[in-house]
Amino acid sequence: MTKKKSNEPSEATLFTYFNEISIIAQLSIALFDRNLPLGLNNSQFGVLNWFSRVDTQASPGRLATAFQVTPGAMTNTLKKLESKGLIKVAPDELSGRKKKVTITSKGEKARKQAIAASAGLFQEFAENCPQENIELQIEQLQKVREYLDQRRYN
Amino acid sequence: MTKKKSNEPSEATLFTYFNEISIIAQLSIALFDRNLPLGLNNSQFGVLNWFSRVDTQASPGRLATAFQVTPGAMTNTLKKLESKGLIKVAPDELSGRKKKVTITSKGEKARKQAIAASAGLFQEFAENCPQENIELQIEQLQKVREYLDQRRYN
DNA sequence: TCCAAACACTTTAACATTAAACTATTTAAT
DNA sequence: ATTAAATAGTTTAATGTTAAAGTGTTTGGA
Repeated sequence: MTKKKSNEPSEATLFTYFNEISIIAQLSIALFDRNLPLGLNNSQFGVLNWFSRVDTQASPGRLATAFQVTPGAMTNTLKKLESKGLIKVAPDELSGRKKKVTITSKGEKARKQAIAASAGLFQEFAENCPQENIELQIEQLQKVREYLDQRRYN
Repeated sequence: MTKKKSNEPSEATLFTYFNEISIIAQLSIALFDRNLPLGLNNSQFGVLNWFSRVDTQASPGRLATAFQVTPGAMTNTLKKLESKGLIKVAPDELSGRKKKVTITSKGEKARKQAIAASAGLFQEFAENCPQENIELQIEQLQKVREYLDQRRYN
């Protein structure tokens, strides 16, 4: 039995909360996307960056799950990256169903270039829109993200 | 001349910040979208809801600007809504270039139905992912959103 | 008054994404 | 050992989006 707490935020408040988040996401992704070099889009950069944040190799399915897109979407993204020579897609020697995706040195260079290209944006933001307690904000956002993420699998 | 403050958040911190926001946006929109009734999608609901938040009528261009989509995208969204009888699109009597979009009573009913359909989601969130200071969080997010929004026009 | 530019909207082509069908491989129950 | 079910990935059709071209209207300067 769940019991209603008296000071839970109202539906309207939560609607506003998620609405603000969605608009920020849309604007910031658009900005970031426009600054990406080498014809990369946000999805493609995301995959390249994943290899420096999480692991040195992955199956297409693992990446699709990580980015919460359909397997078909990941197939498409990986094809684009492969055709640019930024990743290598090889058969998985342990399973004929899987594939093994790795980043190439060209891909690593592209990733660094992309990050360098957006450095100015972040600096500009830091200077013009100073945030109090950004670390705390991140912690709060992480809780929300983790909740929504685990909720998908219930 | 802008002067670098010592405790500005690092590029990496800001990257994380916007990344968390983007993931939350993606997950929450997907959730909300799936719960919308009447074959409405998020864009279509957004337009219906706009009429209750902002004004009782609008031109397609005003809506496109409000939602930060291209005019072509808004043409498409409005067509869908009109074919469902949820909005009325009429010529603007003051200008032959413009059109006047209004919500119909059927559209108003659909809007309420959509909100009712997602009430459970927000309640569930409130119960299972309690947030400290959500009002403060919203204020902080609004500052970021407003900054990014005005930045587009510089 | 005329007409070039600006404006409001629509259309088109390209592309990213999804859901669902499909192919091929692996697992596991009998 | 067989084989049905599960799994991994790809393909296809439909949809929503963008950028850019196109249509028609209005504005404003010569």
